[in-house]
Amino acid sequence: MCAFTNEPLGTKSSTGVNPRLVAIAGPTGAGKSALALDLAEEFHGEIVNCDSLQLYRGFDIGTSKTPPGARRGIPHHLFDILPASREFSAGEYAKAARAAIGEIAARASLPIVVGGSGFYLRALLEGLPETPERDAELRAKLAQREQRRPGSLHRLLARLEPARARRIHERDIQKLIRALEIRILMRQPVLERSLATPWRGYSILKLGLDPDRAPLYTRLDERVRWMFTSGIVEEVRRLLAEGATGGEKPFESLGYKQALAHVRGQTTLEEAIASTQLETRRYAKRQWTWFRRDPEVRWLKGFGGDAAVRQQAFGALQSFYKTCL
RNA sequence: GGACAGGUGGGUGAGUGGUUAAAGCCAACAGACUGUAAAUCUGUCACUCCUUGCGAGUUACGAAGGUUCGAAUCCUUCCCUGUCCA
Repeated sequence: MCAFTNEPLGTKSSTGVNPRLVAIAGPTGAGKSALALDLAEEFHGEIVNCDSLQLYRGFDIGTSKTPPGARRGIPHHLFDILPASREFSAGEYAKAARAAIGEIAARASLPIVVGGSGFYLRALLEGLPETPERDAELRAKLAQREQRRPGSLHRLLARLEPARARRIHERDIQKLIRALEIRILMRQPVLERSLATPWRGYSILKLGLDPDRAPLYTRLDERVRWMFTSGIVEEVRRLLAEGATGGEKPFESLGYKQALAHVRGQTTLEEAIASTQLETRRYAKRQWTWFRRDPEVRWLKGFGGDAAVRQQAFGALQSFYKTCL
């Protein structure tokens, strides 16, 4: 067994050879974490979370976070770094992830980015334009304007930035507000792409897990039922007891939303389970839609835990190492 | 056995003679997404064909008949379901 190292081969002065980075994408429940652990063991890797909810402390069962006891000694980064009350953004995530990846590569380990948050992954790997942070006051004003005159936000954006307006539906208020916020705060149109800050310096291999839909859905249904019989409700009670109001961001997520409603007596347990199962399936579909569009993803047919998939992934990594020499 | 109520597209549920291939909702399927992203939003949704058009044809509202220029809608019989009375 050869010892893989992420050290650029040759001397430091040799023509820049980039450190490598592996990303594992795919729908929820496809076995990304399992595959990541296997790859990390084999290729001396460290895992970097790219899941918008596993960032949160105390949200463990409903996010299917790998428990510390099951991490096989592999370092895990960007898990449990946020309290429930902390709002986050793709931009902040990218910054944090790049820092973590830099450190991992510096010690010649292989960063393995794992997660289903496509937008976060793109922010990390491709960069986001440099735009202003959110401005609560302005957002409130825009929201009010829309409420008073429905459709007005889209009309306004169409006037200020027609190209952008064409890509956002007039009813997608969330995105319209963000686009207008940027335009107003920057006082100039955001040029397509030109402001993105590309991330250079890494050779990237993107793997995508693509299990058959029916077995994935069966597995998701089982996983959701397991969550509800194994403590997500208690987890929510504990978070509330520790001071959470239930209005925090992660409480809007799959499973937690339903568990909260159940804790508050608004739904039965079975209703909560059924609703979570349904929405989880739809979420998986949206993830597929997102990742399928990425031509760089190298798809592996099956679950991350399948022996055949693991072999394919190993093979992909081996040739990745060779071609990057 | 009797009295009511009802049987509509994958589900639910409107429609009670013509602009109804049949509202709405749900599911399903497809998609968008430049800082809330497990979020937010959109499209399609009987079948076939083409000149892809607010196009043509076929099939469809339990079944079979009937009335009518025209029926998911009215009539008859039958089948089935629910509630109540025996």
